[in-house]
Amino acid sequence: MSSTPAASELTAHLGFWLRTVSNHVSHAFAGKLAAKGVTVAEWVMMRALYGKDPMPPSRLAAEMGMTRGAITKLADRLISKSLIVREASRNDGRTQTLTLTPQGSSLVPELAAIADRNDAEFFNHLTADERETLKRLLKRLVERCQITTTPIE
Amino acid sequence: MSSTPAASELTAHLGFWLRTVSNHVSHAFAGKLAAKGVTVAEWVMMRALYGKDPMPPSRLAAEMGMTRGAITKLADRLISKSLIVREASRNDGRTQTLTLTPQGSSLVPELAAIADRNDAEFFNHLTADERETLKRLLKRLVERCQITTTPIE
DNA sequence: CGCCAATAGTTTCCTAGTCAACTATTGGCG
DNA sequence: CGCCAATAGTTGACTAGGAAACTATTGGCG
Repeated sequence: MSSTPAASELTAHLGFWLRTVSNHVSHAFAGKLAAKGVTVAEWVMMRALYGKDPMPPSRLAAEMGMTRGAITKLADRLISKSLIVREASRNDGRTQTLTLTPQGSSLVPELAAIADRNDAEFFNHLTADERETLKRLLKRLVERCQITTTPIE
Repeated sequence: MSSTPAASELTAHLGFWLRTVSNHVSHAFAGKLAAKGVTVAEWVMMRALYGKDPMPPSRLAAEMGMTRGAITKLADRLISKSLIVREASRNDGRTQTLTLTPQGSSLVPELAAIADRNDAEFFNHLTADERETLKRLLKRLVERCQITTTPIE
């Protein structure tokens, strides 16, 4: 009779619900960004560079929670779209810096507006209070779990 | 002076915090599952099959929110690990069914225990009330946004 | 001064998805 | 009955990222 011993269901876990909603929101966001020919990771990198001094790839890797290898390829893609430029550092032959082109820079506010709209589309289904609560709980988890990196996927 | 017009920050969006926490939790879960030689997607498929009648791949594709192509490959992997079997349907030459092997079936409760522990590891940083609130808000979003699919990534 | 460890970035191989084209079977309708 | 659209599954080309090996430069210390 014990052919199927108890095993908690997928829906028993908060992680499941988090992933469900997160994937859905991110996927919708990706779709909207695609209209501008940009991926989520590209948006994150561009936003990280926006209004800042030229930045070495290694720093972006740390901030974005990606490997340096991934950053190399991501930067290659943005360069091929003329949205950023890669320059050798003057003082250190190992180091390079990435900077938004004027074109890239002018795209960032457009992308930010898309992000705003996407967020509203989903989270306006909650009241302002509920949104505040949700943000507070998530931020608390980030603190308590020492989550430091910007999420990409 | 207007070299950098306003653009909302990444952290302004609830979607950002959701993704941050979700990725972190899922990544940690993936690491724990790896000790059993299983990925998150494999766990989801195995849990979906557990204690159920043999199921066609197309049904799993719908439930798991993946393409049929991905299900084919995912099933191939589980078959090569002898955790599930693929059988032709008797009545319909197009259809097949997937079923857990005894070996796969006995693994599911172990994996479920890992999922329980992973969830506790992160969400026990919140009080029981807060966890309840978080789950309620996430479920509400799932309803309101007509999110239907099981998340994978 | 010269060597060696550390640092920065790139590259290669691998994994795991998507999308779209393809094959095979079926069921229904003229 | 026979054909054709719909359905089920597979496959191949492509994408994006991780891990680890690799190259190049640097800085420090004997």
